[in-house]
Amino acid sequence: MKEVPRNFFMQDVCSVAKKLLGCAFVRELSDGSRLAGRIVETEAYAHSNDPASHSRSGKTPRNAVMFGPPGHLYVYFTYGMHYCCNVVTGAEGRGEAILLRALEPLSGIALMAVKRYGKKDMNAREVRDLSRGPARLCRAFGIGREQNGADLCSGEFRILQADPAAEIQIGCSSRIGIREGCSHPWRFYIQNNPWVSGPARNVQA
DNA sequence: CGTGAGATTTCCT
DNA sequence: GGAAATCTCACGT
Repeated sequence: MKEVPRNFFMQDVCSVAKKLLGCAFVRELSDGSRLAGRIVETEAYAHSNDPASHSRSGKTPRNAVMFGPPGHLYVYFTYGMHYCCNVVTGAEGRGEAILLRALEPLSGIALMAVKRYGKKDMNAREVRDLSRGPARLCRAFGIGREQNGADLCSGEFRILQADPAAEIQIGCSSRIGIREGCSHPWRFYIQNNPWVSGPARNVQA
């Protein structure tokens, strides 16, 4: 698999959210170990006219990375406990990003288990929940405040292009966990993939 | 596997 | 002050 180029992130935020499905999200730790997961669920957050987006009221210290150049990680802390990880898209200054909601573990699974549960061995439920959900995948990948602003085209984090031969069926629904902006069907997921969080609601391409 | 309470930062009204 | 792009734990099935 090949890395996606910088201009991949310059496209419309919903287009990128769909194209990210099937791509691999990779972190190479400084000690040489490698964590990888297949992206199976995303949500798009637009720059304007989107009351659910963190960028809705302009730039703040927390969301500054969203307004920066595309292809970087926007990591935020929420509910007093959890981190969530986004990919910045669109031209600098727009404030668009895609929330990574779920990954299918590919490699470094034992290391993810240690980061998330503090142990190597998992029961069936722990395996299922390893990276199914935005805050869970952050824990499995060791993503926190320090990773906010990390570049996806250099350094520890990379996104590898999806295998074009692997045909996937994309479903979409309204976004999860928000009260406003529910009318936008901007949650995208790979249909019938067991690693997708939550129910498959309004199924359509 | 479903349900429901609790944890507790950041930002806006 | 109050809600938020959520999860864990406890307990019932």
